[in-house]
Amino acid sequence: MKIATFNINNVNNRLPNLLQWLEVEKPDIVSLQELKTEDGSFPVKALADAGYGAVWSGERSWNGVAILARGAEPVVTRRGLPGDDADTQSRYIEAAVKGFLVTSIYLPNGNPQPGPKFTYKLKWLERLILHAGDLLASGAPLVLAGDYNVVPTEQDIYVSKSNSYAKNALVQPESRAAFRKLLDLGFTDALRKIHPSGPLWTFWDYKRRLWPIDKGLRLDHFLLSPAVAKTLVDAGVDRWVRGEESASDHAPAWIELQTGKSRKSTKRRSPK
DNA sequence: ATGTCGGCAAAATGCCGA
Repeated sequence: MKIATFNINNVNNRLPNLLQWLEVEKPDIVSLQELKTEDGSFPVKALADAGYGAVWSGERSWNGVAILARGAEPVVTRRGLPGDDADTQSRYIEAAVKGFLVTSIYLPNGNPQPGPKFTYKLKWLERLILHAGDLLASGAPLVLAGDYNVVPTEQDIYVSKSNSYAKNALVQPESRAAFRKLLDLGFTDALRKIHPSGPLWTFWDYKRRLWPIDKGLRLDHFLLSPAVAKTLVDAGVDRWVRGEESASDHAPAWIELQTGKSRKSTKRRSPK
């Protein structure tokens, strides 16, 4: 069972990139962020033709989240993060799919920092901590996937002398503390579980032309509830996607979970 | 300090968000 999260940065402009990646990597479940399209313009037919059912929450021009499932239709369990009825931005969708409760999270960027956008980000993180706690208490098998817009630790950002990210909302101690608090509820950071140290970039800034020199950040994360974490067998980043023509500034991150089905296939190894 | 991109309103340029 391969589950991926991908900030597509405009699902219609980058539909060819998305379809090519789905065709090559064939993830079973996909969490998408930054659709940048209204509900009516979501490419539901193109995705169905590619073999994927979808649920989504769109928004004009900005934000927007979706969950895709290969050969299945996700069942929406929640749209929008609870805790603020005045928050109308499409940044959260949650669905039951293939035996998991999966999210697509597009956490607020929070820049410029300090300012109202950073305040909104921190409040959003607090709301997420509360809701994630409720989800854990429910006992559901959780895969909290998305673009968290948080660089969890210093090893999750490239080393630079100028330190041009010093004031950025993505690396602030408050952002990191909230992410830590989320993990401390009992979640496993899947990518770091598999790759405990070293670069694991999922984002390379257009601005500083950081892709060609491979200076990136780790912003896209999977938080797994304990029972799901026990089934984690592999994780990685589909870096090749970032090098394509008209690429998003993010690459897809993915996890592989051992299910009954895949256990059988791994047992079918040839003898030594 | 800047960079790149794209969307948007409202004019083909500048502002804003990431």
